[in-house]
Amino acid sequence: MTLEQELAEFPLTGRFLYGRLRDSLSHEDRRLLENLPEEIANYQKDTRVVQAGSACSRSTLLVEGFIIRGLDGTGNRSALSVHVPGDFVDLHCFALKRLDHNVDTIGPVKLAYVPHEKLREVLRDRPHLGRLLWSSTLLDAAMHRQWIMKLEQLTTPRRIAHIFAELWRRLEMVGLADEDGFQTPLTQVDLAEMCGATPVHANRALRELRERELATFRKGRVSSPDRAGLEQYADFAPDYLYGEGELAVKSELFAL
Amino acid sequence: MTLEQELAEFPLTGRFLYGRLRDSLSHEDRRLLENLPEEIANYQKDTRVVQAGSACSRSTLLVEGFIIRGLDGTGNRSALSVHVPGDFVDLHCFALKRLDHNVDTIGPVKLAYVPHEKLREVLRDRPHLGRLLWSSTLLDAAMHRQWIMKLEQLTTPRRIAHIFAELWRRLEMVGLADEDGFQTPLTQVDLAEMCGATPVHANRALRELRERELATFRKGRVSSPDRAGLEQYADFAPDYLYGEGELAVKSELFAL
DNA sequence: CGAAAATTTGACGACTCTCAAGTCGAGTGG
DNA sequence: CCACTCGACTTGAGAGTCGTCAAATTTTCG
Repeated sequence: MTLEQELAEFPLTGRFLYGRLRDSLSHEDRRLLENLPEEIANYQKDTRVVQAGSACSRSTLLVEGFIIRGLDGTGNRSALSVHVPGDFVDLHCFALKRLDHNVDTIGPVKLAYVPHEKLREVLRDRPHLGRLLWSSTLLDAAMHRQWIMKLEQLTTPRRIAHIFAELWRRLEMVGLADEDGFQTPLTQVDLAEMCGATPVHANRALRELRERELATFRKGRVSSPDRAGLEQYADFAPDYLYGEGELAVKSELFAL
Repeated sequence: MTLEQELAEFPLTGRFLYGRLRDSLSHEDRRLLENLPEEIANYQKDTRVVQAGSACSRSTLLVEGFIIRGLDGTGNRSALSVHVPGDFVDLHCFALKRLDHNVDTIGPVKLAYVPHEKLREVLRDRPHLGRLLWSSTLLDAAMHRQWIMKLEQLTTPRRIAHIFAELWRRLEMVGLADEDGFQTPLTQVDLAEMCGATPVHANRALRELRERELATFRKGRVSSPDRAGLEQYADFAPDYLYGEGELAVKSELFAL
């Protein structure tokens, strides 16, 4: 099914793993998934949706907008991951009593809350769908690992290039990118928090990308005249997103 | 059961989640878990056990010794995580066709290989044990997130202090630490790779820790005269290890 | 328009890297 | 036993990356 068809029938969950493992879901499972949310919520930008350490009895599916998972330090926030529509933001808190980080919006956001009670039913009655949920948390961990590598090996301009390259690909998979870039409510401060850098330095890094003609960042939009160059500069290899390359996701797990 | 009793009965898997979720396992499940490995293997130090990108049909349980998951960069390696006895090192490759990183030994190691075929049986027949396995991959992700925060916020001396503090706690949970420190085959080069720093700088960072009288690193042994001071210096809060504090693991998931 | 937020730039100091050299310890062969 | 070797560790000097502080400019939005 095309993304348009998918979203027409499953407006809340149509982007979940679209372009990846979603293909393995039966129509019945997709229907079931779409009916999991108990509540829809809209938030403005810079709102804390979940507080670190708070107990949680439901998980958050991101329907529209962008979200950052982060931790408050002394003065500055540190960003752990960024999420795009279709991501199951805090699915792991289903298994872990409390969340070890905050969930903050960056821009207007539409969320769907899935009660853990219903997830338990899914695990019990729909093993295939349950395994898909597990896989999505593993994809999250794979992105964490890439982020670690990025922080260990790259300078700030390259880190930002990597963030742009990754977001571009991820948004593309859920139909939210276009030919020469993508829209995002990220600010330079957010980028700095993701890089472990100061806003001042993030700004200079962006200038570097601009001068190299690899990417521009203006008015909530990332544009690049040279996507291949951007990805090469960032040492970006999209395998870890498990899209449809060499590292495609194993069908074995779902062959039960 | 004490750790000694556990290891007497389950020599391969007795440390798996010991001091954490292991309590929730029935004796029968522990028995089953112990019988999962198809093969035991011993390796010398600095051996590549799994190559990034290679297909895998079994997962690796670390029985004795230390392992690093990492990626080869241009010239230098970048370390993503370190593992201690009892860790299911690459359980996630059960669900993802290929591994996105290498698995390298650092010192002599004893491994137990669990074929994915048997894991599929567990998922089918032992949902409780299956969920425990899922949880262990989520704990891994939680450690990744803490590592990201550490890289974004701390200087190299504090990063190393954080590594020491975390390893100390993790080894303690599986009975491999003592009053004033722990043994480890880690070298200064390994520490540097974990910090995203050069070996030279890691060395100076260790001197800093020594001069502050927070920790010493000699002859494969980490010692500290002031554990509380070390943890405070590293801004280390062990909640994310989900040991037995405020963030204890939810029993809900296991209440099916 | 005016206020607030976001972005941009400069100067200086701190942290970290690179290159180079030197020390220490465990094992090896004479 | 001693000289030798190798790997791990240690130290110094200069350069590059990044942070801090301060201020100016631009954009957003009521």
